[in-house]
Formats: sequence, C-alpha cells, structure tokens
Amino acid sequence: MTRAILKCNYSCIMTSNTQTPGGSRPGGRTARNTAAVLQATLDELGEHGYHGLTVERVATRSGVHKATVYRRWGGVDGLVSAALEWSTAHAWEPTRTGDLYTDLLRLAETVARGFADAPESDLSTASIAAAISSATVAEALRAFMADRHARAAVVVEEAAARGEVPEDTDAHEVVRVAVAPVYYRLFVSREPVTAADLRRAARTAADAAARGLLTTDHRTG
Amino acid sequence: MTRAILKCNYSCIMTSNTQTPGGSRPGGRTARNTAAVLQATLDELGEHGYHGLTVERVATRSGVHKATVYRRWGGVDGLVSAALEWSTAHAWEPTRTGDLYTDLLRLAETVARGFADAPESDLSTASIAAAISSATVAEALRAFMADRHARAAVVVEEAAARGEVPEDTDAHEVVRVAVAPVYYRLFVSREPVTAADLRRAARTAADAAARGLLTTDHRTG
DNA sequence: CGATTGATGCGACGTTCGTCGCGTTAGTGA
DNA sequence: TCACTAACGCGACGAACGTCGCATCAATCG
Repeated sequence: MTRAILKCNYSCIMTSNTQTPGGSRPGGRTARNTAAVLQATLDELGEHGYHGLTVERVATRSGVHKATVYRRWGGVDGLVSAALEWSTAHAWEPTRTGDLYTDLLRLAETVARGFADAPESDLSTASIAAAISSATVAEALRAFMADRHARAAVVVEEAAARGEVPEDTDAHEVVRVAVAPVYYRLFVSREPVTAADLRRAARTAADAAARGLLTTDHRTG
Repeated sequence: MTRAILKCNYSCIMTSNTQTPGGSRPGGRTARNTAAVLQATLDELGEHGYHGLTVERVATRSGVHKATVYRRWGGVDGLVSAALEWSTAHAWEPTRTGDLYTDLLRLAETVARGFADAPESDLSTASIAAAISSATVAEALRAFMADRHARAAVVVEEAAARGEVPEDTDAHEVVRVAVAPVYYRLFVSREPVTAADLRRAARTAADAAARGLLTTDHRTG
C-alpha cells in the first residue's frame, strides 16, 4: 500500500518539509536535514526493519548529528510518525476498472504485495509495530489509514452509481471486509496469503455488498 | 481471547513445565524457575506492556538471575514465545448458544474485550508486536492461532449440522470474516470498536455463510 | 552588509543491555 | 548415602543508548 513510497528519492521528500521545528525558521539547512533524516529512516527500515531501526544509525547515515535527531523527532517512534505523516500527503489512487470485484481484488493485492515482498521491511509494517507501543505513531497511522479509506471508497461509490450495489452501501465497510482478512492473515493468524485468498476476500466483500449485507442501516443487525 | 490466562496464578504454570532445557534434568529447581520467570513475564506485560518488557526486570521480579534468563530463553522474544506456547496448552472453548450469529458475536466480543480493557498490556498484543520482528514468536503465534481456529470452528460445524449454513461451508473462513475486521480496527485502521461494529461483523459473517458465499469451492471465485 | 538568535555540531557523561568465565548449588542415578 | 554434572548464581565487562552543556553555524531581518 505504501510500497511505492520507499522508491521515492531524496528530492521527493524535499518537497514536503512539514516537519520544520517551530515554524519560525524553515530555512534551507533545516529542510535539508529533514529530508536527509527521513530518507535515511526509510532506507534503514528497508534494510533492517523496524526492529533494527536505531536513531544512531539514522543519524550516521543522514550525516545529521545524533543529538539533533533526538531533539527534532524525539526518538525512533517520532521518525516513523514523521515518515508516515509525510506519506499521507503522497497522493494515492485506487485502480478503477468498472467492476467492484476487480477493484477490490486490486486493493487486496496491493496490500498483500506491499507486505509479501519485503516482510518487516516496510514503512507500513513498521507503523503497525510502532503504533502498538506509541500513541504518537498510533495517531499517525490512524490518520494515514483514514486517508487511504477515503480514497478507496470511490470504487464502492462508483459501483453504487452503476447499480452493482444498493445506494446506501457503507463504502468503508466494504473496503474493510475486503482487506481485513489479508491483514489478519499477515499479522494475526500468520497464515500464508495466496492469490486464491485474495480473490475470496474480494469476492466475499463484493457479493455481500451486492446482496445488501453492507448497507449503512444494516449496522444494528 | 487470552485474557483469562493472565489471571492464572503461580501453580497454574507450574503444571506445564514444557520449557525445561535439554530435557535431561527437568528437576524441581528448573521447573520452579520456569514458573517464576513466565509468571513474571505475564505480570510485567500486564504492567508495562511489550514495549516495557525487559529481561532485567523479569529476572529481578522472578528472583532468577539475568544470565539464566538469557541462557534459557535468549531474550524478550523468547519469553513471549514461551508464554504463548504455554497458553496454547491452556484449554479454551467457544461459547455455543445454538445460533451461529450469536456464537460469532461472542467470539468477536471476546477478541475486542481482551484488547479494549488493557491495550498493549496483553499477551496477545505483545505477541502480535513481537511476531513482526521475531520469527520465533511468529511461529508461536501461528501455532496459537491455529489452535484457537480449530476450536472455534466447532460453532460453524454445528450450524451446518443444524442446517443454518451449507454443508460445505469453510468454517475457518467464517471465523476469519467474523474476527478479522475487529483486529483490523484495533491494529491497522486504529478505529474505535463499538458494540455495533461487533454485531455487524458477526452478522456479515453469519449471513454470508448462510447464503453460501463462504463454501470451500467458492474459493476460486 | 551586519547583528540576532534559533538550530545545529560536538564531545562527554550516566545508564542500560547483553555476554562471558568461573565457582557453586542441587537434581540425578548408582 | 555419595559422586556426578547439568543448571544456576555471581560479578565484571564492552557496547550501545539517550541526555546534557556549551560552542558554532547560518537563516532571517533591519
């Protein structure tokens, strides 16, 4: 889901320096440091995962002094939060094929692929791990996922417009039903995620929506 | 889901000393140390969470020397693994009311309650966090969840026997659809989990199963 | 261009982590 | 009861972590 973000290079982060200190002096050096540190954070996550993410290594890699990193971001959790908040600004759009099932399948595939390729070496994985022990990261993750959910909801709304699903279908719930089993297998039950599993998850969500099981007033079932 | 385990006292662990070293000398002292250390691990998890779980504190609390804990369990991840493996032996049974929806609702409620009461202070939460960075814990968690799934499948099989759902319903998939959204909200999207959410998850799973959306051959959808 | 001052670089410090070698304790079996 | 030895207790050690005070740098503004 955030896979493409890791491919992002130096200049990519340069453009979104929302992490400037007080805001009183967003000068060139500060922005440069922010870019270098966040990029180093992503690189370190890609190489050693969240478990091996160290302020000292990030500082050395970025060329920014260790004390500065501690002052600006507070620690490892702050680094993950900042990287995650930045990625929220990164535009993302779901693929729209004109068929709800296919759209949901693409969504599930995106999730699975992002984690399957490099387990524990992804920003998303790091965020989930860090959010468990850090309220700051938890809030950043919540905001990130809310953004993704809002964007993904489009595929359901279009399906409703086409008449595939009832008008009062809960778009967010459809997305949840489609992707939740994937995350569940990855992080909770620790079962392998096959292509058939992804198809089943998407099929269940699409069929349930089509039959009116996921409408907004169905909530009090 | 593993909430009740934390209530377990000293003697409870004493009875399952599967963690003896080579097996050549499962004597009284070794078993006593195992019990003390695992109990201290659960206590520390309850007080400080996984993030604050330290070998040094566990050693001090249990009265066992730090070096011994490192030798026997290797570190924090080993402690979590051992605690989790032990809890697999702990018998657990799903509530059976004679109605699939209600049974699934109870299941979802158990999951939600286990995490809602004391976030990040549960063995399950610690396991999920630790499994991300530790292959050992990941395997222990997989085995634990496989056991829980096998036990929970009974409610679906009985529903099939009653004729509520088709004979070839995939029991495991029904359970996944029922609980996955709960875990998803808790750890991924970080949304609050309300009673209505639990009802909706259980209702969706039960209805989808009743309509034949979760049969074994539906997989290739 | 020069003064201001927020941000940074720097090095040192106390703390905690994880490991190691060695002497001792206490289950085990004769 | 007694020897054997696996497991343990103990203290010390190097390494890494996170923090601090102070000197320096550079972005901003007059």
